[in-house]
Amino acid sequence: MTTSSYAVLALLDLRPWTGYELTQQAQRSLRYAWPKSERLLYSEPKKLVERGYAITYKEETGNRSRNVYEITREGREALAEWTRTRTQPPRMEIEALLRLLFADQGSTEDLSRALDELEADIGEHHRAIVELMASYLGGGHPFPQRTHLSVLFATFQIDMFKVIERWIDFAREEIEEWPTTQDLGMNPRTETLTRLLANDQTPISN
Amino acid sequence: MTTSSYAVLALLDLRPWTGYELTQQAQRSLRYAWPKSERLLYSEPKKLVERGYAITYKEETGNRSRNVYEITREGREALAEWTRTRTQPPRMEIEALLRLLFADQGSTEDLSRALDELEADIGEHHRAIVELMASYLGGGHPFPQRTHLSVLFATFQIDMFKVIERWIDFAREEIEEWPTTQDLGMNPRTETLTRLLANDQTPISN
DNA sequence: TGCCGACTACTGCATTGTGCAGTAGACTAT
DNA sequence: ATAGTCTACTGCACAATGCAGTAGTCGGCA
Repeated sequence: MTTSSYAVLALLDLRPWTGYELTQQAQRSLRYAWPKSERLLYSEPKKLVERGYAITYKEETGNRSRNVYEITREGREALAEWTRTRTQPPRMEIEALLRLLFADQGSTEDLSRALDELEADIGEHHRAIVELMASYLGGGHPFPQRTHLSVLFATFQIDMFKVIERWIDFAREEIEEWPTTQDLGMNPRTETLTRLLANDQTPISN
Repeated sequence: MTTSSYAVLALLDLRPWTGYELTQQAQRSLRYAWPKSERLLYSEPKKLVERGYAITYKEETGNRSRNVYEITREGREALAEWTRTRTQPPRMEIEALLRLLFADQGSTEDLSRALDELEADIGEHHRAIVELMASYLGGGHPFPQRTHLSVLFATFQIDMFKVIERWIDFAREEIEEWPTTQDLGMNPRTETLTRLLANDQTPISN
């Protein structure tokens, strides 16, 4: 049982789902906490059935069948145990930052573009979550009794997106001052910034 | 060639490394931008050699040999092309947030513990990066001419860590108000928060 | 009415990436 | 002399991804 298995099991604890519904729901609701591929989300419920944590049956719609999955008592017990285990440390993959770290191997334009791309990706998610919150105000939550959890989670996301967007602006200002991406090293500007960071402070208003 | 291959290739562009040095250096410097397992970091340089992007030779130290890797001209060309490609969208795995999303399936204590764990993990990284900045002030950067890049990256990390730590405090205050993790739904407190978020505002001072 | 395109509902396969165990030499302190 | 830690990897099982492929459903429109 991986964390991904428990994520699917936790969804099944809400209600029974078909395989397809699970992939869609998991991609929508878990994208920012535990992003997993559609392929995996089709495989996980099968493993849960193997372990006795879920049962499955076919639902026929005309000429076609869908697999429905339902959590079992054993599944609920496993889930309860999981909530008592240590969480895994957070992990962030941000390729744009990798490009920054090796920016001296390209041009300032390459780096600018990487930042633009990061901004675009973050901006998309940012807009989506703000719209989602607006829809919750109109009673649009699929599990209304769980709204408080989604909203607390959304607070995290919006804070995060805002801080990234502000950092991108700051980074762009810095980079504009660079004649090239290379060999700037510990110039006065960087030294001031380093001194600030070494005191656990940040140039971005907070 | 995956992004991880290019990450290793970019390290090789700085100087030749042994396999072991690559794993250590990559885990230290790329941990927050592109975290990869030690195992993979041993495999990648071999693939680079296969493709002609690096050469390898054995270095003998007494009774023992190490594999040294060096970038080739073809490798530098491949790297230059990579900097012109689209970056992959960012991706964050934060299991503590997954626990939050399904917190109604456990107790408030379970949720509190998940937040404590997140705080501990983030705090560790936070302290490490602040100390690293202090060491840079003393000239401790392994590639001094690249200090400006590391410092701009560190700005991102510290901003990020601070925002997460502040969110954890906010979340704890919220959770203290909850009689239970379940069925709070859209209560007045949550509604106020949702309204704020739907206007792209946040309860955390910024 | 027949066809197109989008959506539903998956599966198989190649490849990437992780965790862990195992091997073995070097170095350091007691 | 020996234990413990660090250096320096490799093999293997399994987790996870991306992509291609299959096939039924449904709405619109010409």
